[in-house]
Amino acid sequence: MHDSLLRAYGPQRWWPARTPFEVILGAYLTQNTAWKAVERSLANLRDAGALTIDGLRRVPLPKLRRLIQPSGFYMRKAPALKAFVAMLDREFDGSLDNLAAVPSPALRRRLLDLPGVGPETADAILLYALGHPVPVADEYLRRIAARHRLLDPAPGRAKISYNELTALTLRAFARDPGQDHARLYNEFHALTVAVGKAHCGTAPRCRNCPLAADLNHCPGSPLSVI
DNA sequence: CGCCAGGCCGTGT
DNA sequence: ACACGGCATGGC
Repeated sequence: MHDSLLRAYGPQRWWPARTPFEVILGAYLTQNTAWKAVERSLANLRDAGALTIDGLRRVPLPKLRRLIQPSGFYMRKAPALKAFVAMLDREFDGSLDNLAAVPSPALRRRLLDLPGVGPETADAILLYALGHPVPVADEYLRRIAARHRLLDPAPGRAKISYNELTALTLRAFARDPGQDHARLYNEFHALTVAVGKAHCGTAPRCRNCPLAADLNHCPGSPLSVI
């Protein structure tokens, strides 16, 4: 899948951000939110000087809510962002480098303890902001895996779980020993989003190809051969 | 105008 | 451990 998608779409150069801290803000803001809307919030934050650790530390909560309003869920996301900086100050001397120095499993648990951080946000921060070689799964990969029967839901379950998706990704890339797995996971997740946006996405039905709600039959999809 | 977006959380089973 | 509804906005 990685190689087919890379041929089709080329390197994605994720994450679309200038600094690791900006990656983290984007990871929070894009939760169940179109990236287009996130860009507007990030632009607001930049104009307000709140796109840095110190800037976000200083901006009052009510103003932060207003700045990120375009990307929705601001009553949850604004306090969550404040909580991240508070954690960084309290436990890591306000340094992302100190945070990144924590071993992946412990760091992942620490991130999951934060409000507004679930498995995908934690892994996206680990990989794209802190450089840890962990796979990232999302609703796109879940749809692709389900539609292509790469994996079935566990018996009695309706959906493939997040952990099952990352485990599948780990197994697949374990066949490439000696490779830079951080780079591979980076590219692979970006590519799944690219194909998801181009074909059907996470929607129950595909708007791009009315005759098929399935990527298997989505005309022109690089995944049509899988 | 209705559907949906690079999830997460609290509550009920 | 799930399943489910709420969270909010704006693009298409």
